[in-house]
Amino acid sequence: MDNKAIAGIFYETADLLEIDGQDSFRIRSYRNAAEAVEASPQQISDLISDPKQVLAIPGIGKGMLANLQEMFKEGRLSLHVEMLTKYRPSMLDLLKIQGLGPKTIALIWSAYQVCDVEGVEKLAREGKIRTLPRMGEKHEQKLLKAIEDYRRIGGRFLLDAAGAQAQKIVDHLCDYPGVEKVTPAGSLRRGRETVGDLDILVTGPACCDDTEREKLIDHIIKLPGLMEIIARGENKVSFRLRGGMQVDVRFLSPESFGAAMQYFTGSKGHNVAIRQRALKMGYTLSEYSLARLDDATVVAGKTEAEIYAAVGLDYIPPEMRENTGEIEAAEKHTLPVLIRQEDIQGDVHMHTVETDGRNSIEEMAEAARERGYKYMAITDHSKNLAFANGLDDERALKHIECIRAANDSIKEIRIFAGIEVDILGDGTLDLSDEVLQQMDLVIASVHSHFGQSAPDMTDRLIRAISNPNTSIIGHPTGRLLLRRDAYQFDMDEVLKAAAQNKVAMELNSYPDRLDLCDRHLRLAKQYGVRIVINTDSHHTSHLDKIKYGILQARRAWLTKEDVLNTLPVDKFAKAIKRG
DNA sequence: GCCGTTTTCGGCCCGACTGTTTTCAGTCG
Repeated sequence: MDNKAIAGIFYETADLLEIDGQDSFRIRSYRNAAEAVEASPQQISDLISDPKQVLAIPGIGKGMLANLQEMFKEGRLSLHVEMLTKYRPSMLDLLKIQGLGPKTIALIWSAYQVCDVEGVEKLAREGKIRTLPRMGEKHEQKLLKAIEDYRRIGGRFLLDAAGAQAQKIVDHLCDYPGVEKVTPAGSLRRGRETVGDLDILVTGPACCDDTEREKLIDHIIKLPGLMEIIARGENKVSFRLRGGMQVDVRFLSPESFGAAMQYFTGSKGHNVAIRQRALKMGYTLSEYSLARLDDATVVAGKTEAEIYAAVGLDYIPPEMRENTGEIEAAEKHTLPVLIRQEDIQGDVHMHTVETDGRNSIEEMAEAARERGYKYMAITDHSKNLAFANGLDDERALKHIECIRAANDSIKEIRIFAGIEVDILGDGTLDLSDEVLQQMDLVIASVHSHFGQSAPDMTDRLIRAISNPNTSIIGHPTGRLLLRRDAYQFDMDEVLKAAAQNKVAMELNSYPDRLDLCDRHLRLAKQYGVRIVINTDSHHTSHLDKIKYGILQARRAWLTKEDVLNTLPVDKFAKAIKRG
C-alpha cells in the first residue's frame, strides 16, 4: 500500500465520518493525517516497522499509528470498512457536487435512503428535495444545475489554461478607473499543477465605495466568456466561465491587501498553521488583518511581508506554502533560496521538423537565443516513435551533422546535438550505442508499454540508466495530468540508480506533464540526483513553458545548485556527458 | 484524533454568501 492509497483511505474515512455527523475535530485529524501521509517524501511502508519514525510525522499520533499498522497488517482500515457498510461509496461522489455537503447528504439518506447522483437527481426532478427541512425550490434548482456541472466538468484545469484565463481577467480590470491592483491568488499563485478555480483580488478606491463597487461589478460581468453569475455580494462576485472554470473576484481595501493575499493564496494547511502560530503569540489573523487579541489593535495587513515578519517568520514564497516544513524553516531562517527563471542557462529538450516539431533547428536556436539562453540541445525522437517520424541510426547521424553545422553558423548560443531516444520494453535504447556515443546529450524516455508491472518497469528504467550514454531520463513517470496516470515503478530504486550512475532526472515543463512532480523532485534531491528543467518544445513558442517547470521546481524547494542547466555552458557539457 | 512556553485536559482558524429563516444552518474557501 503506497502513501497515495493510504491518504485516499484517510480522506474517504473523514468524508464518511462527516456524513455520520461525528466530532469535527476527529474528522479534521483524519484529513490532517491524509495530508501528512500524502506529503511524506518517504513511503510509510518503509517506516512502519519503526513506530518512532511514524510518530515523528506531525499529524500522526497514537491513533493514526494504530490505523496505519492495521492497514499494513490487514490490508484495510476497519473504521473505513464499517463506515462504507453503514453508508455507501456513492456518497463520496455526492460530496463533489457544489452546494451539497455532508449534512444535506445525510438528510437525504435518512429521508429517502438515496445516496447516489442519479437518485438525488431524480428526487430533485420529482420535487421531493423541497419537502425536506430548510430546503426549498431554489435549493432544488441549484442542485440540478450543480449535478449537470459535475457531469460536464472534471473540475480541475491545467496551470497554463488557468493562467491564461486569469490574465484575461486581469487585463479586463486593470485599466478600470479606481482599480489599483488586480492579482491572482489561490493555487494558481502557488503554482499547483492543476487549478480548481481562480481567486482574483482587486483593490483600489472603486472597491471601497458602495456605488463605485456596484459599477465595477457591472463592468466585471461584461467579461467575454462569462456564462453565469454564481454569487454577488459586497465583498465578492463569483461566476463561471465558458469551459466551466469558476472565478471569485474579491474586493479589498488597500490596508487589507497583504492579509487577503496571504489568506487567499493558501494553502489551507499553511494558513491554519500560521493562524495557530499567531494565536499563540497573542494575535488573531484574518483576511483583513493581523490584530492583537487583547485590544484588537491592527499590527499588520498591508503587505504579506509585514504579516510574516510580525509572527516571527522570514517571508515564505507562495510555492512553498503547503505546510510541509516551510514554517519551521522560516522560523529558523533556513528557507532555501529558490531557483528563478533567470537562473536557467539553457533548454536541452526540444524537437524540430525532422521529427514531430514545427520549426527548424535554426528557428529553435533563434528563439532560444532571444530568451537569453547560452546553450540548448536539439533532441528529436528515435524510430520507435514511428508516428512522430522518429530517427533511425542513419538519419540520426545525418541530423547530428545538421545540428553541428547550425552550431557553427549561429553565434551567441551553443547548440548541443542530442536525441530523445525511446527506452524499449526491455530497457534497451532504440538506437545503437555507436550512434548514441556521438551525441553530446542523450535523453532516454518511455513512450510505449506503459502497462508493464512495477518490477518490470523498475528494471526497464534502471537498465536504461545503466547505459553509459544516457544523460537524462525524460518525463520520468509518463503521467499526463487530468488524462493518464503515471506508469507503475519503484521510484526509490530508480533514483538510487540515477544517483549512482550520475544520470539526471528531467523536470518536463509541459503543463500536462510537469514530470517529475514536486514530491518526487524533493525525493530526488534527497538521493543526490540532479535535475534538468526542460520544455520539450515542439514549437518556438513552447520555450516559454519553462515558467511552469520553474514553478514546480520552486514547489519542490529546489535551488539553483540542484539544477544542472543553471551551469555555464562548459560545466554543463562536462556534467551531462558520461562515459 | 492530535497536541503541549496554557503539556495529559481541553482546546482545536475565520469569515462570506445563500436560502431559508425571523436568528441561523450549511457550505465554501
